[in-house]
Amino acid sequence: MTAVDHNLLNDLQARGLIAQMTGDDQLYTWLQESRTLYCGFDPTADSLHIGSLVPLLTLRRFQQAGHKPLALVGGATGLIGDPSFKAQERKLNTPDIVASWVEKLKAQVSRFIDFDCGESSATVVNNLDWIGSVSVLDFLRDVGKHFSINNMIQKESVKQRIDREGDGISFTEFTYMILQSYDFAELYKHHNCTLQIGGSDQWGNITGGTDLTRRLHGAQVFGLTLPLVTKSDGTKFGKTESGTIWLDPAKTSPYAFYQFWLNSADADVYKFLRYFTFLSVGEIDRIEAEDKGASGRPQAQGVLAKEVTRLIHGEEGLYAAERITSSMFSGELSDLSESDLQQLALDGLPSSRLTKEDLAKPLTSLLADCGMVKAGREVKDALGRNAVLINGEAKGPEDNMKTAEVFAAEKALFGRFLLVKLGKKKNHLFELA
RNA sequence: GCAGGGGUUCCCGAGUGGCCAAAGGGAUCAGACUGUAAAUCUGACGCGCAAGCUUCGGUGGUUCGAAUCCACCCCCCUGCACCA
Repeated sequence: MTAVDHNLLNDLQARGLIAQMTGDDQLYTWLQESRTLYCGFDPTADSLHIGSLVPLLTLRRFQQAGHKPLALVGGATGLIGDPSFKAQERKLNTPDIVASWVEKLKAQVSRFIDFDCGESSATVVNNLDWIGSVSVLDFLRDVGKHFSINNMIQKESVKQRIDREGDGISFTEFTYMILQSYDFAELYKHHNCTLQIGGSDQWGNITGGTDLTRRLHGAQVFGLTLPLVTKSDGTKFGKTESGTIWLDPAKTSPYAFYQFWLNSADADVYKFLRYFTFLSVGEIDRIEAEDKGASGRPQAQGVLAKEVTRLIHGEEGLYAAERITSSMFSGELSDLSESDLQQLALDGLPSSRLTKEDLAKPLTSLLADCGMVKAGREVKDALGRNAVLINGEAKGPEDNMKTAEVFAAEKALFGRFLLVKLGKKKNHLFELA
């Protein structure tokens, strides 16, 4: 059996990963032996995004410390919708869609935890398996009776919805907490699961579960929440203008993923290293100290991008991301071979083929249509500032209507590749058809 | 059902007959400075290369002219009433 790392909670603490926990000291003692814990992920999309990364990685930290993780995919709760700290009632997804998402999340979650490591091997469970078969009357009599509406409406997580002038909260969403509480009680009963972890927005749901388990089974179980990831500038973590950063490489390429982390602000990057990597706290402190002492560009963002990309997309994904990054930001296009250019597109550099019709469009339309920018106006602005480079050559507003000319085969690398750079960070590879 | 309040460009939020593609803030994009950072400053920010075109819940109407006025409709909120 795996040796239990008695220092786990201290490490989590040092990483800033503990927002709240039930039974403070008792949990320390409790975790001196190998325990079973769970964390839930609701299928609200066909992929998880980096918002779920902290709980996911924490599950892994527990497993590495010798505990047994259960990853719960919310096939049932996903049909209801968690109202916690949500401003508005959400629209329901159809059961077949949720079911298909459940399958995707199961596969995704499975990559982070080990299913074959003896006693602490992980298990994936789906709460539809037990909630789906409970009758309404049984549920109301056996579970509902343990919940006091008076207490439920006091929960911070739904308070704003209840007090709200605008949208209120439906009975459906209000019930969510009871379902999640029931999950914990069930997992205790059938898997001897005694700890639930989750984002700090889950506190109300988690304590609901510890209470219910005590009432139904007379057992003490624990809850621990992880901090909400915030950015120093106050904007939402995990979103860029081009959208959410997904874990699915088909939705967010490893290159885009790598770039996301590489662009972390100095004020956030050391915190992110503690949250999102398995580097030791000591190692991270050392990096921080070195960066503080050195002038110029810190090494932290590079380390962060490398570690997290490897964690999510593996060595290959990381290699692809680094390849593209070094080609695109070194500025030396001549270093690239023909096969290099071909590979870049496969590696996830945005790319497209240029047809004759494309060459008839103004640059503004062309670059907007291929997704580089949202509207032609941005291209116009960039052209006016010499911020559009085609194969390294700056283009101006007068070139806007000369698409065929600037994308002429004679100017293309190897007669067919044209690399467009807009601003500092946007690159797109065109291949002449 | 009755009474009252409200629906404005990605978000918040001004605007109550022409000077409105619509203040201000946020977000976002680009430039300068840098380090593919932050802060700051500059520009852009409905669509369009442009001429121009399309917007202020919906549909009609009044008017030379409507986001602004009128009618009807839809949706949301708050009270009150009512019924299973």
